[in-house]
Order: sequence, then structure tokens, then C-alpha cells
Amino acid sequence: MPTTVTTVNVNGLRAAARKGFTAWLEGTAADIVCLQEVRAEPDRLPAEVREPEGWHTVHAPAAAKGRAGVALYTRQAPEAMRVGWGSDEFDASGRYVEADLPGLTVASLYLPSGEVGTERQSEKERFCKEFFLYLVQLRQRCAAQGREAVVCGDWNIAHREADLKNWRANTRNSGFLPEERAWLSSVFDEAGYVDVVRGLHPEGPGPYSWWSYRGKAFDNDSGWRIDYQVSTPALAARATSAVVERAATYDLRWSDHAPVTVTYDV
Amino acid sequence: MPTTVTTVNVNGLRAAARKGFTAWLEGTAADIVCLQEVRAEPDRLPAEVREPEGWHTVHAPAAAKGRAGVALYTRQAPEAMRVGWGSDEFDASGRYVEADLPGLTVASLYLPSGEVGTERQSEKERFCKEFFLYLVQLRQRCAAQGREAVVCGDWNIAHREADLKNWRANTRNSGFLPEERAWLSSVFDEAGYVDVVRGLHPEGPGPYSWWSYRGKAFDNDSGWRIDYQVSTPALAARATSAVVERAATYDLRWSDHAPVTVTYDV
DNA sequence: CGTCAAAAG
DNA sequence: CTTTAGACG
Repeated sequence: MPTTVTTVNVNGLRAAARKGFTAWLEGTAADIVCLQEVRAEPDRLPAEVREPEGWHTVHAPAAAKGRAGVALYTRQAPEAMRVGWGSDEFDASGRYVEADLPGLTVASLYLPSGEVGTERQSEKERFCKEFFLYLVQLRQRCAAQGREAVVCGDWNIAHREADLKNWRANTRNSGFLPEERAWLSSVFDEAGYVDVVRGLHPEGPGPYSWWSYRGKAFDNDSGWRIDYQVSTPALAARATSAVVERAATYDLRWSDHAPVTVTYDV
Repeated sequence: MPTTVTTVNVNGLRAAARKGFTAWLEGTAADIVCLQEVRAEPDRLPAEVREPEGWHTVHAPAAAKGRAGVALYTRQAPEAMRVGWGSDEFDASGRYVEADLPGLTVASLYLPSGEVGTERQSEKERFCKEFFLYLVQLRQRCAAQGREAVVCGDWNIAHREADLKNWRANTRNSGFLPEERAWLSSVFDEAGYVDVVRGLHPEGPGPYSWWSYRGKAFDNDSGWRIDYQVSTPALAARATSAVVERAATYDLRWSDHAPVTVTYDV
């Protein structure tokens, strides 16, 4: 029985809904949708966006209004859900929510974006450090429960040179720093997770999932692959297809990110 | 030789230009256009809006970015122009500019909007007090120079019951306070100016020139007549037509105010 | 370049 | 309800 999972950074769910997210959701075949950068308290979302007909939704807004915010939309009712991972600093930041479905834990992650030389980069580093420890715990817990896990979201790090158009120009920019790339490698090599999309598409460049709104980044396909489905190995082995739903034209976009959709044969 | 003068509060010239002001300006027969609430420094306006082909423009932005701002667009080059009237408090507030054309001084005025019980109402009162003294001076100067004068703009006061849809509900609201109405009467009765549009349309209600964006004010024609052409008597006597260019539908509006256009046979 | 909150109207 | 500046990304 196939299960399809989509992750997408909506860059403001209210704006995205006006521009096409609602139509996209109505048309999608996904069973699970992971959202990042909702940027609204649930009360401030139209009801048909907050809890659309046919979906169960879990919202984890940030304490700061208009910032971050993640959500999970599932066709099946979750057995359990958890906001954050027990972090004093990050649990109220609207950056992590997970839900248990039969045999599967699915998470929506919005890893902080950084800026070299600023406090935002330090925050990103602190987040990564804490979150790595949690990823190890998550794997152990899922193994003990006979569950698979997939952590979907905007990780704000391109892993390898094939994961962004202009890697040379970005070796000193947040999102492609050597230490960030090494951290992401440790998620795969030490914590034992798998980059599902790269597994199905071993050849780069791309597929990119984010194009800056600045300049002509979208038209030039000057993108980054920073949205991942990071899963337990057994689940990754059951992935049968992966696509990035890049909009046909600039004007048809409803976010600066595109949905990343994977079908798992589980 | 007829001269047509339009005054309109554009509620943000950048937004208005996107929504239809540019097309309106290209189609207008006016010789002189007085703008209020430009809400942009000239540098931040597209060149074709800041100084359109065929027009001479005078911009008087507010010191505070994004606030107030008046301008005059004339097909003929002005002989002189003056920003403010020599007021310590108001000259840099982007609320008054005047220009001399042959035989005529034309001004664009954006009188402060108030709110009862707040500092904004006190500011409006101070403005009115100072500006009345200037209006008297202006008349004397124009008389001495053999010039007519017309002060066009958003006066933010409805003069009489016929000048707003729901006058009873507004007797305690800024814009229709007894003292504001009395002040405007003094502009006519003591300073000796004439309300040109009311002269040509003695019967109310209306014509209204502003409808709040809130609620269904436009659809219900729940408007106010707060945009005036206030002229010297001899000029008013030469006015041959006056129209408020109310948009046909809500969606065709490019401001919450409508252009008020008068043709003078001078 | 685009989203959002807040202040202003 | 709409515009704008400013913060953030």
C-alpha cells in the first residue's frame, strides 16, 4: 500500500493559500503533507486552510507572531503528536512537530536559516547540535517500537556541490558552509538516516527545491536543494518515486520553495 | 479659454499608479492636477509617475517616510512654487504646496485627519488655526497681484449635513465636529473663499468624494464630501462644471477618494 | 523580492 | 480595509 509524503516551505500560509496552495492541496495525491514557515497563529488562518475537509491537522506556531511555524496535515488521524523535542530554547520556536501514524513517525522541521558572523548563525549551530542528539534518540525509539521515521522539511543546508547551482560562490555563505555540510553528513553517516530524494536521484545537479525571490533566480534555475525527506534506512529502501513539483512559470509559484514529494511502498 | 483643475487624494501614489492612476492621468483632460497623500519620496516613485511626459511636477514630500506628501502636476510650467506657508510646525509635513501660473495661484492641501481625544486632533486644530491666517494672507497677496487663487485638496472636514451620508452618527467624530464645521464656515464667510463644487451643485446629498475602505461604504455610497476646491470669488464665478469622478465599481477604484474636477472659464 | 506586524488613516 | 516602513529571510 503506497503512502505519499510531501514537504513544502510555504513562506506564509496565508499568502500561499491566496496564490494557489489551496488548489494544490485539493489536487494532491499525498497522504501526508509537512508544512514549514506557516507564519500565522492557527486562529488567523481561514478555517478551510487551518483544517481542510478530509485532513487531520497539527499546528505548531512560533511564540513570536508571524515567524516560522510548522504543521502536519494527514489524511489519517495521528495516534500521537509532539511539538518540539524537549528543548528549552527551541520547543516554542515553531520549528519541529512530529506525529505517529501506524508504523510511521513523520516530522515537519524548519531548521533556522543563518547568516555568517551574526547571532542567527550561532542559533543555527545550537539548533543543529541539539537536534542531532534528538535524531539519535528518535532512531532508537522508533527501532524499539518497530516504527519507521521520516523527518521532512527545510533543513536550510545544501549537502553537496550538486545541491546548489553556484556552489563555488557560496562556500562562505550560510547554507553551504563546510561545517554545516559536515553536520548534515553526520546525520546520514553517524545517526544513520538516508537522504531519500538523493537516493532515488543519485545524479545532480538538483533537483533544487528553493529559488530566491531576488533577481532572476527562478528563471535561471539558480536554486538550492535544502528541503529533504530524511528517513530511516528501511523506509528509504521502500521509496519508489521522488519529484520536486517545480512550478511551470514564475507567476504560478505560491512559495519560493517547491513541494518535494516521495511515494513509499509500505 | 477653459482651465480644468482636478484634485484627488491618491492614498499612496505607488499603489494608485499600479491600480489605475497612470491610466487615469493619461486620459484626463485636466490642465492642473493636485495630489494628496503621495506617501513616497520622489526618488521612490517610478519616473513615469514622478514626472510624466507632458507635465511639470512639483513634489512636497513629508519629512516622515511613507506619510502625507502633496504634489502639483501642471501642463504649463509654473512661474513660482512654494512648499508650506512659513510654518515652523507644518512646512515639512508634506501638507501644502502652491504654484503660480499666469493669473492663478493653485495649491494642493492635505489637512490632517484627526481623532477625537488624541494628540492628532490637537494637531488638526493647530493646523487649522495657522492655516486660516495664511488663507487670509493668500487672498490679500493675490488681490494685490491681480491673481485668482484656488486651494484644492483633502480638507478632512465635511461642512454641512448634506456633505456626508450619516451625519447624525458622526456629530462627535473628527471630520464633522461642530468646531471643525464652524472653522470651515469661517474660511468661506470670514476669509472670503468659495466652495466651488457646492456652488455648482447647491443640492445635496453629496457629491461625496471619499468612501472608507472599511465595510461596504463604497457599495452603500456611505461617503463624505471632504475634498474641495476652495477659490477666490471671481474664479468661482467662472466655474462652468464640477464633477466627482466616482469609479463605476469597487474594483475599478485606485484610491479611497475620487477625483474632483472643475472647469473654469478663464 | 516577498511575507508579516504595526502604525496610520 | 488599505498603505507604508521595517524586520526578516
